[in-house]
Amino acid sequence: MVRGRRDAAPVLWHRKHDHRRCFEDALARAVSLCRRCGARLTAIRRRVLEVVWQGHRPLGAYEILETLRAERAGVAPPTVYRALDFLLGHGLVHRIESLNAFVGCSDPGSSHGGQFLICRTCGTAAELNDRRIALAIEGCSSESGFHVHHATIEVSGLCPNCQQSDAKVANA
Amino acid sequence: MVRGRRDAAPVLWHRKHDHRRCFEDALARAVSLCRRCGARLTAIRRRVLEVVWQGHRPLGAYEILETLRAERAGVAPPTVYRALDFLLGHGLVHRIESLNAFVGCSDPGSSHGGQFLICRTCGTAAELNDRRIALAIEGCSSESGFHVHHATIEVSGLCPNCQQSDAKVANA
DNA sequence: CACGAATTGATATGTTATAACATTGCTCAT
DNA sequence: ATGAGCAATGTTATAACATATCAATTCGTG
Ligand SMILES: [Zn+2]
Ligand SMILES: [Zn+2]
Ligand SMILES: [Zn+2]
Ligand SMILES: [Zn+2]
Repeated sequence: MVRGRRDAAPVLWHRKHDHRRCFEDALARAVSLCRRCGARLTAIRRRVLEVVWQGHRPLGAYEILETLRAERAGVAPPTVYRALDFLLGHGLVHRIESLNAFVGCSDPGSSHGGQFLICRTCGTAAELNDRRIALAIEGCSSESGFHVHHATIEVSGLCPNCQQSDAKVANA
Repeated sequence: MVRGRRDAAPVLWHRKHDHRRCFEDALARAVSLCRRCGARLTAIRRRVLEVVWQGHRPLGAYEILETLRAERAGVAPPTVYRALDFLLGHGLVHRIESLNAFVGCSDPGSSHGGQFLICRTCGTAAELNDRRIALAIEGCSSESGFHVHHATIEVSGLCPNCQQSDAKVANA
C-alpha cells in the first residue's frame, strides 16, 4: 500500500481556506497529470473540472450543464456526462453516490478510496482517505471471504461551522 | 452503544443458506416489530417487503413495481415509493445509494448503520454492521470536528462464490 | 353511524443518465 | 496534399429513477 501523506486529516473546515489557491493548484495538478499519461484535457473537460472545483460542494450534472449553457449555446447532457466520465476515469473527480453529484478530487494520482464527510447543512464535502477506515473495511471484508474492488464511504453530518451555527440558533 | 450480536459477521455466502427460512423469519420480525410500535404493515407494504426479500439482491423501485403490476392492475410509482418510505422509516429495508435500489434489512430493530458488501458479478448484498468500521469512521470524523449523523458504506467487489467462478473461467 | 386521520389511487411532471447516430477535426501513411 | 481512421463532440430521443398534487377510499374511534 502506498504511504499516505494525508492521514493527518487536513480537513478543509479547520484552517482559513484560500480557495483561490486551492482551485488553481487543483487545475495545475490536473494538467500535469494528463500530460504525463497522454490524456487529452480538452477545453470542455477542463471547463467542467473548473466548474466542479468552484467550491467544495458536490454539483449535480445538470447544475454543471446550466453553467455551461450560460456560456455557450447548445450544450446537452451527454456533453457533461462524457466530460465527467473522462474526469472520473482519470481520478480527477469523485462521484458522491448519496447525492447523485460530483466533486473535485483533492488528491488525484494517489491511492484513491474516496471517503467523504458531507455536511447536511452547508453541503460541503471533505475528502478523507484515512488508512484506518480502509483497513477496517478490508479486514471485515476478507474475514467474510469478500474481495474488495471499491468502497463507497459517505458520511453525512454536521461540519464544525454548522455545529456552531446550530448552537447559536438554539441559544437565541 | 448497543451491544451488537452480529459482530462475528455471519455472512450469507459462507454457509448453505436456507432462504425460505430466512424470508419467513424476516417477515415475522417485521410483523412483530410493527405490532410493537403501532405501525400499520398494510397489504401493499407487506407485499413490497416480501418482494424485496425474495432474494438478497437489491431491487430497483421499478423492478418492484413490475412485480406488483403483474399481480394487480393500476399500480403506479408513488405506491411503491410510499411503501418503501414506510419500510425505510421503520428500519425494515435499506436503500443502496450506489445502485438506486433497495434491500431487506437483516437485523431490524437494532443499532443500524447499514454496511454492505455487494458482489459486482451476482449482485448479492450482505449486510455487515461491524463495530470496527463504525468506530473507525466515528474516530476520523470527530478528529476533524465533524458530527456524524449517518454513514453510507457500500463495498463493491467479488463474493466467495463468484471468485471461484472467475478462477474456473481463467483456468479453462 | 359519523368523524378525522391515514392510506391509496391516479395523473402529471421533475430529475438524473444513456442510447444512437451524425458531424467535426486531428493524425498519419500513402 | 489527400483521404482513411479515430477520438471527440453535437444532436435528438428516450430510459431510469423519483416526487408533487389532489381525489377517493379505508380504518379506527367515539
Ligand atoms: Zn478549496
Ligand atoms: Zn456545514
Ligand atoms: Zn436469505
Ligand atoms: Zn457474487
